Amino acid sequence: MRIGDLAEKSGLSTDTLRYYEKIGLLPKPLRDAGGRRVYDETILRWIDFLARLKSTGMGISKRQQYAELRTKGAASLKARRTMLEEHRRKVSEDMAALTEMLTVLDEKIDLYKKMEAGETVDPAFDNCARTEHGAPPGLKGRTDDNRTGEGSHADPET
Amino acid sequence: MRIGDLAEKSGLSTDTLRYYEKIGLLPKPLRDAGGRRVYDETILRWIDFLARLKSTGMGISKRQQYAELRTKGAASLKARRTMLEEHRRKVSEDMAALTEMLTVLDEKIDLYKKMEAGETVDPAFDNCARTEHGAPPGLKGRTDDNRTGEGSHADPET
DNA sequence: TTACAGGTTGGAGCGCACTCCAGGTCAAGC
DNA sequence: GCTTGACCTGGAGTGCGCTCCAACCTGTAA
Repeated sequence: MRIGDLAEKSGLSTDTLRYYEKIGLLPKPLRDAGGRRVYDETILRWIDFLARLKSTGMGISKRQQYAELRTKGAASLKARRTMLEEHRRKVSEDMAALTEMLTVLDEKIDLYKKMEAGETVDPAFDNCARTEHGAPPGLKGRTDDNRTGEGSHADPET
Repeated sequence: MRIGDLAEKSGLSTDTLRYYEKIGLLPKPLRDAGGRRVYDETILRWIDFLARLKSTGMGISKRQQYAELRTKGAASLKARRTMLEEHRRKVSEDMAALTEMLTVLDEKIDLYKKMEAGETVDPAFDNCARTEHGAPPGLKGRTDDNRTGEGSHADPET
């Protein structure tokens, strides 16, 4: 398997594959007689896991760290597990934030629908600044000023 | 409220606040006699929502788009709602990916624990490359070569 | 044998999202 | 009056994560 094939199978560009190799995310592959990289199918498993780490918010430097540990074989099992456990915590925190955002969006979309329908909506119901449980401190539900008629009155982003 | 106070309350740096203003994420605030920015508390609601959009994966250019719509008042309600609905889809997709990653991590962490305990584990149970439902096509569970004794045999990342 | 697709290297360039800095202004307190 | 600290502007610099490029090499097929 040459780099072009791997690019196709992995979804990464050849440039990216070489870049990942350069920064140590991918192990240096064997070369054929002409000096071209030759890959084993198994590299796809690793690339896939790397992609998953990336898409769930692990940056390059952490992935580099993990990749370096990986090259050390069984001696690094514990260290790798620790990194994975840490990442697990991060992922589950991110999920909580996303869950909350879904609620915020749903409420906001609903508010917009009502406003589009011409209903007068109390801006106190606007959720754009709410924190985990209710509105942040120091903010009143109503803005009270600039309620000078159509246009800005009851805008969900005021 | 001056920019320093807002920085403290919002958690953004004064540089970032000015930067956000420059690129249109934040409306141009009033100035005092000395030319210094003066903010209304209500800006915090907007900053908070922007932060939420950002932390749930909306990039600057989309946020700029949204912010620009916001300046157009009621006329842009529908367009804004459309953007929010689109973002909602993205967020819920991201959540699905995170959920899946949690499973992958849990299985992998478990595998590591077993290996640390010295158990011989069949690499077929390794999940690092699995797709939505099972292992990707074209990959055997076992690698078969380089099983030359301790160290690389049954490594979860081979 | 010559065209051509696909590979090699090193290094430059880019878009995002800030972050920092120089050199200046302004207002309050001593 | 003078210092101090917060603020101002424009612009340069940074780190991440690629992406592109020039110049060259290799193997195959017409």
